[in-house]
Amino acid sequence: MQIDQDLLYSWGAVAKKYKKNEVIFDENEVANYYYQILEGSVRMYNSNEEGKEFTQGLFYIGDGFGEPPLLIDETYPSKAITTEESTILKLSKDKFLKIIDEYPSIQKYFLVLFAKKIHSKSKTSKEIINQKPEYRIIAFLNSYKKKLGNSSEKILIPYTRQEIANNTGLRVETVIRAFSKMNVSHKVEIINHKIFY
Amino acid sequence: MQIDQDLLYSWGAVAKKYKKNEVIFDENEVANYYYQILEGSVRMYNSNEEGKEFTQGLFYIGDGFGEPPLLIDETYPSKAITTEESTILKLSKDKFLKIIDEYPSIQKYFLVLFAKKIHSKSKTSKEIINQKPEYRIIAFLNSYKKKLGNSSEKILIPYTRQEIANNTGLRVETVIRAFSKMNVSHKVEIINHKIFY
DNA sequence: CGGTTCCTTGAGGATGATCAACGAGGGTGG
DNA sequence: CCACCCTCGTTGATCATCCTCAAGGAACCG
Repeated sequence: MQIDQDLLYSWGAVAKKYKKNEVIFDENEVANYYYQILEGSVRMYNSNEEGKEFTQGLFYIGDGFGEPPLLIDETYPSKAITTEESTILKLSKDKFLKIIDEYPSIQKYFLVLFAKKIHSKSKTSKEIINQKPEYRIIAFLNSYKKKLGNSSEKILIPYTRQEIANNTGLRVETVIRAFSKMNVSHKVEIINHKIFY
Repeated sequence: MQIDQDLLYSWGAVAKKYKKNEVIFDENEVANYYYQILEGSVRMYNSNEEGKEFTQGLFYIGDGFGEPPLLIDETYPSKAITTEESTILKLSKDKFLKIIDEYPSIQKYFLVLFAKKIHSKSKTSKEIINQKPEYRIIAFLNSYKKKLGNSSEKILIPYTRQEIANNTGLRVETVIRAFSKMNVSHKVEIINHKIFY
């Protein structure tokens, strides 16, 4: 699920190494490159004056990110940073647009990918409006579980409470208190601080 | 900015009349048709148990809507109703997918359209997280003004306070009180209950 | 003129945000 | 091996703010 690496290289893409927490692009920056992760992971997010953050997307090996602005001459709506040491392929905007135009299967791939993004963003806003913290958190957990695809069994949630807060627009303390309640009501299981859902 | 009507008809699209406030499709329904508005307007929204609503999108003459789920075999994330008497073209899912595949220019059109939707949804969630009512409202007003494209002059906002509330995830009273303050601080002008921004 | 729909205001309450403080665990360098 | 410093999780108290509920007024339309 990505553009073939050799193809990217043949069009002039360059791999670049990033340290942990390095900024790849900033909010309101003009979009000039297509990015695809070779190694590591990336977080796109917004933050406001009070330091509250909202995660717009998390990307892992093989994922591309930051494409939409390339197609519409817009600036990035969010900031992107690495969450660990990473290697990322960079391809210039005009080459990316040419690839899109020359390879129908790739264009189709992005069309489907975008459809998924729209769908998931719609669901996210829907849940966030539904303000009750517990709803928001469960929606986040569900979307994580859905991405994994499998199982109705309880799984370990690999996020810190702060990360969950950033994904749901809540504060850490609120997330912690919500989890305590959800533990009592058996909606999640907390074993040694680890969350199972 | 739409699929040519004659083309749609030639592929078997059918025009259907809807009364005001008629449901076109409901949340979680399986997506079977592509819709394009010939006349009237449509609102997509979610509502929760307490009756609070959140508008996901407003669509007018010429706009298509409800496409993303068609491409990814998903159900609709929101409900769609007409906001006035409307005539809407309906084309079956498989025909729509064939059109996408057979006309590269149409596929490209949707790719760009989707990119815009992703961009605007990203901006929306960003503003909503930023919870201050005033921020959310101004973000909504800005996005409306941007759609019109023109002018830095003050324009009349053609939405009721309830509609603005539904678009921002706030309550009517909160919207009203926020506008009062914004009136005092000259961020908007309110003349005879009408809002100018 | 009567009936909607929309707007407005006040009072009170619920709840998430804030602020402050602390404990536990892991890793690092001396 | 120990001291120190991170990051992460936790708890309690207080606060600010938006929501709720209730009621009434204004505007518009047939």
